[in-house]
Amino acid sequence: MDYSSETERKIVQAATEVFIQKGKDGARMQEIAHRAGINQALLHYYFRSKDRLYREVFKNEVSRQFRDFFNSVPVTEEMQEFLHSFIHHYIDKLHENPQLIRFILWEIGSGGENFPELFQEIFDSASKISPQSAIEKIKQAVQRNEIRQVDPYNLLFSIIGLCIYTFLAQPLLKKLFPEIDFTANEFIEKRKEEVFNLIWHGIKP
Amino acid sequence: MDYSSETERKIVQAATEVFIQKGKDGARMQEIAHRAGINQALLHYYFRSKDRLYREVFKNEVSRQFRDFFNSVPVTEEMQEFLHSFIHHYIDKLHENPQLIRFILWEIGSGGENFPELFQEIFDSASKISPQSAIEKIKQAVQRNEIRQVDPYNLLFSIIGLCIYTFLAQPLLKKLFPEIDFTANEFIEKRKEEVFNLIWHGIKP
DNA sequence: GTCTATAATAAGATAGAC
DNA sequence: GTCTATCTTATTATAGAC
Repeated sequence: MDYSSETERKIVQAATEVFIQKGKDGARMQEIAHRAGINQALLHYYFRSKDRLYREVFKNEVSRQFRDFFNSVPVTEEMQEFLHSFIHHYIDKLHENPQLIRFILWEIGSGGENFPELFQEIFDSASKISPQSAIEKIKQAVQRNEIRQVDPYNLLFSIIGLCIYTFLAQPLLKKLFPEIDFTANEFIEKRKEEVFNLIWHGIKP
Repeated sequence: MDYSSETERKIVQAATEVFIQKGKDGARMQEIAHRAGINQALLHYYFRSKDRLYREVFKNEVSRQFRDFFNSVPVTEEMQEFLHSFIHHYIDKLHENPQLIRFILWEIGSGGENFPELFQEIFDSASKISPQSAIEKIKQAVQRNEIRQVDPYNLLFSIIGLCIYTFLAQPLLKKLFPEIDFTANEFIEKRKEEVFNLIWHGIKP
C-alpha cells in the first residue's frame, strides 16, 4: 500500500478509480495513464502489464475492505451494542465508496485464476482479520442466551448482506421508486436504524 | 422473447450465457458465435452489433428476473405465510442461476447509457409487475398490526437483499469458510429458514 | 441464410531517444 | 524516469461468393 515514488502512487490511484468504475475488462490503460497525468509507456514501465496493475489494485482494495470490515468498529462485549455500532460503522464505510462493493463482488464472482494465492496474502498479512472470530462471538452469544438460537454463519452474512445491499441496489431503486432519494444522508441514517432494528428484533431471545 | 428462427434462438441462448459469465466488456463475439454453432458473420447478420445483441440479452434477463420476482409466488393475504412462501420461492429462483444476479447488478450499476428507455419498456410491458403494490401490502400489514412499525421500503429491500446476497457471497464464502459447502442443497434449505426466521422475528408485532 | 476471407480499428505492449 | 513513435495482436465488423 505504500509506494516509493509519487508517480507510482498517482498511477495506482488512477487505476483504482478506473477499475472500480469499469471493471477489469472495461478499463483502458490509456484512460488510467491519462488520469494519472502520464503516458502508457510509463504505466508499463512501472507495472509491466494490465494484469499486474489490476492485481495490485484488487489486492489493495479487497484487503482494505476487510480491514475496514473487521477493525473499524469498537469491540463491545454486549451483543446489542456491538451490533448497533457495527452496522453504523460498516454502512458508513460502504457509503464512502458505494461502487467498491460492486467491483469486489463482480471480480470475486469471476472465479479465481489469480485469487487463491491472493486471498492467502490478504488473510495472512492482516493479523486482526478473522472471520472465524466473528462466528465464535455469535456462538457465545447464543450460549449465553444473549440472542436466540441462530445459525452463526447465516447470521453473519445476513448482517453483511443487509449493509451491502443498501448500496448495490441504489441505481435500481432510483428507477423503481423515483419519489425517494436513496443516496441522501437522511435515507442512509434511516437505513442504519432499520437494519439494526430488523436484526436485533430478529435475534433477541 | 420469442424469436422467429431457430438460429436466432441459439444465438440469444449462447449470448446470454457468455454475457452473464463474462459481462458485457469481457464477452467475445467469437465465443458467442462458437457456442451457437455458427460464425461471426451470421451473428452480425442477425443482430448487427455487439451492443444490440447485448441490449437484447439484458432486456430479456432483467424482465425475466422481475417477472419471477413479482409473480412466482402465490399471493396470500396473511403476512407470515406470504413471507415464508415468497422467500422460499425467490431463493429457489435465484438458485437456478446464481450468476444472473451478479450480472444484473453489475450492469445496472454501470449507469444507464441505454437503460432509462430499457426500464421503461420492461415495466410497461409486464402488467403484473408492480413494486408499488409490494410497498402497499407492507403498509397495510403495519396498519392492521400484523407486523410492527417498519419503513416499507427498507423492509422490501431487506427481504430482497437477504435472498440475493446468499448467492452473491458464495464465491467469497467458500474461501473464508472452506469447511462448509455453501452451494449444497441442504445449505440453501437452511438459508431459506434462517432468512425467514430472521425477518419474521424482526417484524412481528 | 450461411459461409470464407478480410478490412478497420482499438488496445496492450515495447524500442529507443532524451 | 519519462517521453514519442511504433509494433503486434485481438476484436468487431463487413464484402462478396454460394
